[in-house]
Amino acid sequence: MLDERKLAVLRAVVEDFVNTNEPVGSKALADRHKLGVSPATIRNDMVALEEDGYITQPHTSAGRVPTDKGYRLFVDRLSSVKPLSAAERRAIESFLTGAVDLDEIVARTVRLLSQLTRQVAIVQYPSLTRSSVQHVELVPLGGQRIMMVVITNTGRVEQRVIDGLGEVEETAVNDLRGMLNRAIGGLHLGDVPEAVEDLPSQVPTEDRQMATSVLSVLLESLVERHEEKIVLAGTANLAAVDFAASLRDVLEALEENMVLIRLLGEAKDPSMLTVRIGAENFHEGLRSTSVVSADYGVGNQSLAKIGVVGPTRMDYPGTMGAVRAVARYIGQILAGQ
Amino acid sequence: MLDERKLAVLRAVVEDFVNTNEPVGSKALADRHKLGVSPATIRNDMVALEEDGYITQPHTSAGRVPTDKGYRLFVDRLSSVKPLSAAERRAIESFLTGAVDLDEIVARTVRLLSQLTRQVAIVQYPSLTRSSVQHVELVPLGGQRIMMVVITNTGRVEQRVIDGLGEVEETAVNDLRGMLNRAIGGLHLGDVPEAVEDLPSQVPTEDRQMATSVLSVLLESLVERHEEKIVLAGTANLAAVDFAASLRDVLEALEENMVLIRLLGEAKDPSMLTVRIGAENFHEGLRSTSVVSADYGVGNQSLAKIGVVGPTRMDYPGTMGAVRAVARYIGQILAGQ
DNA sequence: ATTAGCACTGAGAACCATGGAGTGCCAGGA
DNA sequence: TCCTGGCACTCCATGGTTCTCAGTGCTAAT
Repeated sequence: MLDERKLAVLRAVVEDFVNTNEPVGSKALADRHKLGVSPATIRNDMVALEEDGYITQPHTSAGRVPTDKGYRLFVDRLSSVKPLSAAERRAIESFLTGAVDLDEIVARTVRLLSQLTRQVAIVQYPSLTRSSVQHVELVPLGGQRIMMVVITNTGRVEQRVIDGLGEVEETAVNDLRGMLNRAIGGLHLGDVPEAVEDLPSQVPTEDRQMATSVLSVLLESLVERHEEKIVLAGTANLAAVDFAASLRDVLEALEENMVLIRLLGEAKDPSMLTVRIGAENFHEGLRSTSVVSADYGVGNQSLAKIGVVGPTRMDYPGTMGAVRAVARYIGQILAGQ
Repeated sequence: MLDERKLAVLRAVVEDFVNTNEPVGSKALADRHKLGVSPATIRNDMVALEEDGYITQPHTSAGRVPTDKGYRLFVDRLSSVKPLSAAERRAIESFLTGAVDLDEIVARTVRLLSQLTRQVAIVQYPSLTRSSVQHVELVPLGGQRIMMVVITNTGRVEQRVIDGLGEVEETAVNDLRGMLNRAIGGLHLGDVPEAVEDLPSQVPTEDRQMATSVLSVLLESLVERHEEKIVLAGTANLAAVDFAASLRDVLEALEENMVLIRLLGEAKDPSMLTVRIGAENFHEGLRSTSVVSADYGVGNQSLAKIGVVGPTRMDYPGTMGAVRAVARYIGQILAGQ
């Protein structure tokens, strides 16, 4: 069905179209690539490729353009991830060293990735559900309120104000803090609910209401609240592209956190690259975009994802190389922290 | 120089141009507004307005368009802030209630503002420099490291990891924590440096290195680090506008945090509205945009700013109304927290 | 001071002709 | 059987021309 040469032609079509953004014809192909055959032969191959749905013509007397299916084949079988240049590697190093806290690591990473790929970069904060409790702090705010701060081993901090407790006793808060940390310090977040189950019964009755309030907020903030924090950068790069769907739709989609989360997809193993092309994205406004994403994490434990959004007409090998490199690097940084 | 009627004409030109996005001619003005004079008279007035630089013609046989100077006059003397409709007020209430922490308040505010104005909204986190220390927490991370968490009375949390301390003694950390909180708890951040100046001398010599490291990180994070956190939303609304400067330039400018900070400008009194029109913005890429900003805060203490960025051709009265209302409301929410 | 009338201007739409890149197909050659 | 040169055909993009029309500035009359 698809012999070697037809695949070579498809690869050439994709590469040229990505470069020039213009439908590519048989003559141009014969000139720019050494395929060893004449334009007429290439034309015949193109007809076959078109019949199989890998390429298409915008109109009769124009060159060919890859379809989503064509890009898919290209990514799966005709290209390999392109390693970063030495200069790019150095850029990563200098960009990410010297970040003081998690917020800054994430902020720098997303900018770095958008600059490397010249596209829109997405970075998800390390997931809470996979990390463990480093420390729980309870701070009386005066009046009837307490601020709870949970610190995880990935450096992430969750804060919450708990209100309407009745009068708050300093010593009671201290006791509760101690109990809490003994009960759940070092524990995986997923194991927290079970571990705190019978804590209230160990608290003096007069403080029990406070304890249950604190615990319910704790559980809510750590376990039930699965929405993840996400940042993106490089939207300016979209302006250069002319989308089939309107630019507005794309920007709108990118502002929806839920869309971004689904876009990055389910977590797998660190450094696994996922490519979703055109209509493979569920979202209307993203029909003419592709998403390259990867997990990052410490060791072989995946903490979250990063990704890049661009036109389907993108440099897949280069983008995949950048995403993979940055994912690995952020994993190292987090491990060292 | 500029009599009543000329001003009325200018107002009509601005309003019509904002509505239609097309140069407005004398006939159209006479039709749509009851100015009580004929098109010919309006033409004469327009010539005067053009000579004074308030309006201009894209080309000879076209209608008139307001200049930056024209918008400026319109904002200063010809329009008043438009109060929100009842429906909009209700929208604000329902949008902002139920936010659990500062991050969420800010995130919801910025989305609300962008939806109300259909433009790009900017919200600055409450400034650290004006708030006071609620509590300092030190958490030994094992090994040679400590995590420091500073909680302020505006609900903001700053975290930092301190490394390379030599072996960390649990009790020494506890002592230091106690001293720190006694020394600076409740203090204005600006007063912290002075208050901690002679703390190291009160620490046993064997822990003094740790104490100085912690203090230097504390000072750095609170006082020296003036860059503020900023979020924005509604960039999709820019796609609908056609900018003189390229859309790309605008998006690029909006991704620069430093630009945004300067854009919002110096803090004044809460609820003071500032409008910066076109070239009044220092930034190249923002020559064809206007910024409406306001302070928000608790009582008459300004904590930070919010703002809206849109084309110079914007609905100033409506935008100003929305910005002012949201600024007031976020102040109330923060006061209640 | 205002207005009706009028000639003038220039952008943009509509229309048309032309050039050229690219195609499909066929017949001849390895 | 596969490849290639040749050829007629297609249709988009380009550029020139014309036409329309909203809007102007000016002048003379009210």
